[in-house]
Amino acid sequence: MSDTFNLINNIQNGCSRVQKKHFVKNETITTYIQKRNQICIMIVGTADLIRYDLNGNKDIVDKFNETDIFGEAFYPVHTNNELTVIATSNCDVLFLQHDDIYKKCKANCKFHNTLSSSILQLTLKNSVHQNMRIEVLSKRTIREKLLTYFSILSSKDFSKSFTLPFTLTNLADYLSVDRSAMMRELKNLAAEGFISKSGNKIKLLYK
Amino acid sequence: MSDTFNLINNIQNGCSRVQKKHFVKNETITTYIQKRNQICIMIVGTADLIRYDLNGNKDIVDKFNETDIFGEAFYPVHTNNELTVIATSNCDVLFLQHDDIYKKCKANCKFHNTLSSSILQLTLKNSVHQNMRIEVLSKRTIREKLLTYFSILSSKDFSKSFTLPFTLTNLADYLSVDRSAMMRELKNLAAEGFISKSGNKIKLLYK
DNA sequence: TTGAAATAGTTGCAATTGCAACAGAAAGTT
DNA sequence: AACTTTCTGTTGCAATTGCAACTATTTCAA
Repeated sequence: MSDTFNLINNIQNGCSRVQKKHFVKNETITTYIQKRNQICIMIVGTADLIRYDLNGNKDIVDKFNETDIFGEAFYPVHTNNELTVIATSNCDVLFLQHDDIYKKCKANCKFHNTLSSSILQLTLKNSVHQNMRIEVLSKRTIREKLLTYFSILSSKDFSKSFTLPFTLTNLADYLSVDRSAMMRELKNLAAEGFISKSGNKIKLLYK
Repeated sequence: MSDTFNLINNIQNGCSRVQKKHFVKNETITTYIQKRNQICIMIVGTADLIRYDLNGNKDIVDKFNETDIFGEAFYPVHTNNELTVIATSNCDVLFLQHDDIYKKCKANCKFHNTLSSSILQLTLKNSVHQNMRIEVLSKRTIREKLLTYFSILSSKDFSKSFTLPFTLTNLADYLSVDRSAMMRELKNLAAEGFISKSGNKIKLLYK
């Protein structure tokens, strides 16, 4: 964690090519419309990646926190829908072009030497997170999705008890299931003695 | 595509830290058991990432092709299940440790200068692919999963007609749905005039 | 070439899920 | 403090899905 913090400090001591911008809550940070190899790093704050589909429905595709790396460079080019990153709190965000990473501004610029290393580490962290999400989403029932996600949170916290990093409404979005069906399944899991739940604190009761 | 090929050629002219190994079909390439920051790059051949769950059921978690980057560095540490990469054809694979990328073997080693750039590009490509998969998996019905996946394949090929890169059995795995239910839905989509299908060639008939 | 294995295709039925439509609680705003 | 919005919790019902159990076809290997 402090490791990532150091990375970001290094990045911030950067050269002119990298811009840091501030956003207030509800401002648009960036859109993923055309290919331009944009990479963004969240320094402070939180944001949502939103899709408006053809019917105008809003859909939260991803959520970003401090030290998260995002941007259109990570997304397939896509017709039919527009992706927008909206600040959900006041934010500081770094912007860079993929190419900037390797075009050094001057020989042995300390910034550039650490930048590529930092970006790779953040990208790997991102990849680990994506694979976790794929594992959860690829379960076929709501019950399995919940238990898989809970088991990951539990091993992250080294504890059978943990607090969900979401509201229950957002958890349903994250798992891509109907909220009411998820609530029903949470109730069933509690009734059958697999978990206990109070608000968004969960305790695993098995094994 | 030839871009990626160049990257890999650069990597192959590498220094002693990076090993290239050959595997025959059905051999185990690596396992994701403990954290050791291993990164692998598929030079030639194909492989499956397999999970054996507690009941001993085999589950194809991911499929790797030429220029794909994989390894335990991309995966969350996980109790309960063991991930194994098995060659599905004869393979050449590069192995490196994450740390090797930045510990230079000698000053200005040409290999090390291109390595980090190459790895980042491969990792970004991987990330784009993962996000595409998340988008598909997060659709709630089999119909939407199929149409989303087809639309992505269609825009990749710049054509309403394309060949699935899978058998239909593997497609069902990839979409994480029951195979027979998927077949039923494919039949419905054809009956309702959304697609036409012959073997694993699909043609989109709408818009 | 012939048998075995993998893949494709089909269907009935039961279980799960999404949807719609609520009411109450909590949080945020003016 | 009053109002609005978001979140939680619940239920009936219809639609979708998974499961089981087949047969037919294709692919592969001995």
